[in-house]
Amino acid sequence: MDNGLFSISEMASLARVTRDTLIHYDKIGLIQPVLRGKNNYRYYSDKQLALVNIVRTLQSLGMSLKEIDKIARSRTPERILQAFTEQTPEIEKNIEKLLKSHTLLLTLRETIASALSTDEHAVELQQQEAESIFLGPKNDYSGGRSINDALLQFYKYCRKTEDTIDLNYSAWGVFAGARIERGDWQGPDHFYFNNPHAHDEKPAGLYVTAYGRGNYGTGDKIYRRLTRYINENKLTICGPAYEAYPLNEISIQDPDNYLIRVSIRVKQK
Amino acid sequence: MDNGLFSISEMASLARVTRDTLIHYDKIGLIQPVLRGKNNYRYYSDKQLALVNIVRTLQSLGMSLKEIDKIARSRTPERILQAFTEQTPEIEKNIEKLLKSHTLLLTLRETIASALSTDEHAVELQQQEAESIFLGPKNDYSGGRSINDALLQFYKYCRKTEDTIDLNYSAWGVFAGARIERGDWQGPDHFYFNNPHAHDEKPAGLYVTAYGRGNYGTGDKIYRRLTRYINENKLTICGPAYEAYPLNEISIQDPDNYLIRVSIRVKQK
DNA sequence: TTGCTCCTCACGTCACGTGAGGTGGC
DNA sequence: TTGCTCCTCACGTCACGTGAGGTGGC
Repeated sequence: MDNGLFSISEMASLARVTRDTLIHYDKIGLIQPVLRGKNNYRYYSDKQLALVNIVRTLQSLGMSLKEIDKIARSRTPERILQAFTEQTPEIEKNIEKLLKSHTLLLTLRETIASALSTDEHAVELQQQEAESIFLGPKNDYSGGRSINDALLQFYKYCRKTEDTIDLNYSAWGVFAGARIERGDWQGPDHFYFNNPHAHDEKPAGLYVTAYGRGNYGTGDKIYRRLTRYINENKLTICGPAYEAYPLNEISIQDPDNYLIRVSIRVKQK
Repeated sequence: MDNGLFSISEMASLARVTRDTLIHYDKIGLIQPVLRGKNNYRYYSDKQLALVNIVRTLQSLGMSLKEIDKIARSRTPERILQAFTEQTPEIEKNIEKLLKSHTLLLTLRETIASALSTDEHAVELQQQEAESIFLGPKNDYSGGRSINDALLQFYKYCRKTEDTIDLNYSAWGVFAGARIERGDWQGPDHFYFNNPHAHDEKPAGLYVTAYGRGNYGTGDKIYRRLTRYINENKLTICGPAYEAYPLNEISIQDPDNYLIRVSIRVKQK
């Protein structure tokens, strides 16, 4: 329009929102056109374009239209300054969360991709780099407590610290090396998750690794294969065993078909 | 429960969602409890805890429950890998957007805060640092085109490049210095926004600055004050005038009460 | 009995989206 | 008349949230 006003579609296009959105804002009284034409057309001013933009920004920070409306109605520089200041930690939290989801996604992609390209029947002896892991407390099996009990304790432990940690479910349990030598691989000493933001560590070193298929806690065959390999190759266990599930409930439907990977830290005799 | 299953409230607490959310997921068939007790209680497994977590992650990336359900139902490592790979640019775009909203908020806060602490009646002569601005094309007033027409052109120009630029509405127009000397300050030569991500520049240098109150384009008095100050202090205009509105429709309701700030680049004679 | 957790069912809500049917200026 | 943009109104949708009224084990 030549008086500097925009039709609803012009406005929608300039503000990059839909017509319906503008009609909705009009209905709830948040942003009403400065003018209604004699044919009842809505006409918006350039100022309202700026308003639509901050409304959208505040919405993307999680504010409801009702809250935004309240602020907009009584806006003074002081109040806007206060509102914006209050919103700042909010947006920073959101950014944090998204960044963590991002690394989670990348980590899961890597885990699955590398699982898909491994030979599940081989036993590998290789130098591995250190990995950040989130390590649970020492599991308590006293008084007849089951693995399930321990797992629940682990989850509760996670929940406490989870505000800073986004979990990755491919990892599972750690066993002390001495237990593997005894052939005792029921009930891990700790549960753990691998997570680039966590502060514990799976140390760098020489590891033997083998794979198998099955549900959680059914890695017996793999441990036997590994023990045989270790003996045949004159190796000594010199650290814990890490039992992980690179293909688990996240990517596989049949629980008896998860991919199990066990790595035991060793050295040459 | 001792069989390793969680009640709905345990599950909700561990997964940091509400009971209602889990009931909703059950109803739509997305995550149904592995077991219903004889009293019809819902019981969830540890695997479903991991599922709730990725569902939440994918939701936060903008996927609908229907899409997530589709993926979850037919999940194989290959498909999950593909889905995650497809979601990665999505989340990166979201992060970009949030980061821009963040700087927008901070910039607006700074603009308002410094506007609140200025003496509106003073004329200031000071060295200013360079600022990133988003500069519109040369305005076209030929053939009787109005300021409104030019403004609309500017908005359209913004929209074209806006996918990378989040606008900040405190800035407004630029006038060539020669026009100020002629007393011609109607209709800026360019419109502009200040924006830390933009690629144009308001150069560093010596500026005289004065303030006033009024709607867009009503800064006449300020220009007269500035011209008088420049003459009285033996200064020469040696660059453009920047007309900005640090307190505008975003923080002020009455359009005739916006805070206008005009800065003109000068040098000592 | 009290307190606690669980259930279903119907309805509400928030921010729009989707037609269906109609208007008004070139 | 055709095409275009605009309108209202009713209803739908998505992801839950909110009671209301009832169950079942310590």
